[in-house]
Amino acid sequence: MTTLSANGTARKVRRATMNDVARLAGVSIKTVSRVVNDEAGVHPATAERVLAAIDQLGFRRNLSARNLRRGSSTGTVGLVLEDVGNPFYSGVTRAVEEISRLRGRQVITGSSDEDPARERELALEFCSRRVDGLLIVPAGVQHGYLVPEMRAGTPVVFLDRPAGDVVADTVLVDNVGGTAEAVLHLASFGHRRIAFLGDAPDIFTANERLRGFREGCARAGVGFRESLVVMGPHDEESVRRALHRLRDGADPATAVVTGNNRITVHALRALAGSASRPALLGFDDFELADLLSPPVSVIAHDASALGKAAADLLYARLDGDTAPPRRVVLPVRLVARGSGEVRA
Amino acid sequence: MTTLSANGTARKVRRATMNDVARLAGVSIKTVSRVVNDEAGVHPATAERVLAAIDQLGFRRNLSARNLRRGSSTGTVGLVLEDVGNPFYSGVTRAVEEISRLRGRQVITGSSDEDPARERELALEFCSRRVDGLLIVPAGVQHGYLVPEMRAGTPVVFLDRPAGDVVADTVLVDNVGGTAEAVLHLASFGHRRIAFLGDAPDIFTANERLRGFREGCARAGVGFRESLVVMGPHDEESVRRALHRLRDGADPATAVVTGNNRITVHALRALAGSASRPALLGFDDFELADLLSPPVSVIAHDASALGKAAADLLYARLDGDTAPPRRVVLPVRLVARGSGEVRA
DNA sequence: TCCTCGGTTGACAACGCTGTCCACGAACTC
DNA sequence: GAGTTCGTGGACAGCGTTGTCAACCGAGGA
Repeated sequence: MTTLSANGTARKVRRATMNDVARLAGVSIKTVSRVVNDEAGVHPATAERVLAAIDQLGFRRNLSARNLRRGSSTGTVGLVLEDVGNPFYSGVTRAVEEISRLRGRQVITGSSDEDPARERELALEFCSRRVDGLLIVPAGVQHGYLVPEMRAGTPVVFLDRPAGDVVADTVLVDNVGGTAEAVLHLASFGHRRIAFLGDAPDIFTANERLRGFREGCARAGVGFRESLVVMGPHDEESVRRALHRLRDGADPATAVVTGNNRITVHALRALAGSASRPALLGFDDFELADLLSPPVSVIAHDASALGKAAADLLYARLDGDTAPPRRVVLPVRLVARGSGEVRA
Repeated sequence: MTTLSANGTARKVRRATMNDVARLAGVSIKTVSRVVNDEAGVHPATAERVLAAIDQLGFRRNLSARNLRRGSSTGTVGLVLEDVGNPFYSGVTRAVEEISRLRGRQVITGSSDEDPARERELALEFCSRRVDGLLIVPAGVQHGYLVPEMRAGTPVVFLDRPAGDVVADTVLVDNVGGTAEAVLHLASFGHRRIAFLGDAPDIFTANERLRGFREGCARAGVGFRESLVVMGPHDEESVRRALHRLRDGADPATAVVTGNNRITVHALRALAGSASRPALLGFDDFELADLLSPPVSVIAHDASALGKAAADLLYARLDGDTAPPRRVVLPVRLVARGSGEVRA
């Protein structure tokens, strides 16, 4: 195996174009195009010469130019999410990538970090790149900026949260039903003072889950207590304080529903080593939940199912589906592992 | 807040071009270009008219055409990794995205799934898109296919594993040193029969870690026993079988080093509930390792540090750095949490 | 009055590629 | 032998944008 050096001599060389190849092979540029695109009607000997020239020059066709000329698909889709680094979203990304691969498309991703301005910036940047479609986990609630793009034929699918003010395909999970089920489950073990620890209420999912929590309390005949709801904490310290407050209040909670995987994990850290732990049931599943002690019960939903459903919707649009916008709600399931099955 | 409909009436409309804007605003196309690019020397009143037209038509400039014409950067970098869905790589992705954002570039990702052909396909596809640079977690060991690209001026940085047969910037973690340290650590607690459970040996990191394991055994004065090394298992069942074999053999291991986070997790599942657990020390940190019982000791290294280092190298090249290729080895650190600090 | 000059604007070519259309020679048919 | 077809190859335009260069206008100076 010989070691090839390339970087060492890497003064910037102009890339070979079809023209260069044509000149070297002694044919016209159109013939090169024919060879590169496997078009019929090129004499084998000619094709051979062209291929040799391509190889010698290290030619690789410029897809931008090709797509510009053909006015066709750029073969890319844009994915705007909250944070690629979050395991949940990286699962979504993987699923989108998977489906896109089957459709011969590349995925461009960007993280909005819950910043509506950043979301907009990313989405519009992707549009400037003429992505074939856009998958967005909304950070904001105003999406009017997408209307021109949608009108121009770029399909948009919203994931995990709905758009604020445009009608478009949307894939959600059953936030309300899942949280209500969590409450009913806890109540069935005798809990009457159940707390909810959720994300900031301006985040759609947080709000929906709160709604589900209320609904669950009502259906279980458990009084809904404002004092047992804390919305907003999202770092370890604030979660810890919230839990202390819930435990030490006049009306201490015997069970807690945590509103997403991050909060659940923070809560677990805060409770680690503590003697009297409340029953715990978290929204979102996470790796190793089954190996903790006690194993953590959760409302599980599938990141890759979410990504797949959204990508399927998008590609249906790209295939010409012109039905009215759909709203898909994916089911969740309660996974009882132990932490939520403690008697009050 | 009015609800805007867009999808419903989404028959495919041609996108507005600068020409359309120019016609509507009653100026030449070049003037539109000036406005769009914030060039000086346009009368405010004219600019106003142009902006109005842009707004009315929902015009957004076509970056492909722009880049083609300017022959400049496409504002993208390609990232080929093993699996975006793996939390480790999604951490890398996030870091790359972060740095790229500061440099005004978008990241295109693709998962190779350890398949060299797929890696090559992705990398070359990215080159056809004329990415400004390429970050690759190699799946294979042959990278000659990249030589023409590198010669054409596309910088390439390899992450996590080195390239097979080209000389290029590379960022690695200290696999050998870390694993050796793990062995020394276990030996310091009296262990003499230490096992190694690693990935398939044709994977660079697996092989390096095995090398570190040998080295650690030598330095600790612990005999290296072929029978205590198992390479290759990577699903839960095969890890379980390997552990059983190590425990029930003639020469049962009292301590195990696991070669990566997936294997560690499989091992934890396999050992869960088992009465006599060997001391365990895993390569790669993972979330919640501290909350398990016992908390899992690991050789930790930082996904985002890896991504950042690689991106920094890449952008240095894009800034014109022509120094000989560098090889950066990132340090690892042993995080003692309990599972590795059990006496033999 | 003529000329120059700065501020604005536009005509045109070209980036790398592909679709359209036409030319040319060889091998047919009648 | 003239006309026709087929196989092969090339000339040219144009995708949407920007760089170059020149034209135009009114103001100010000689």
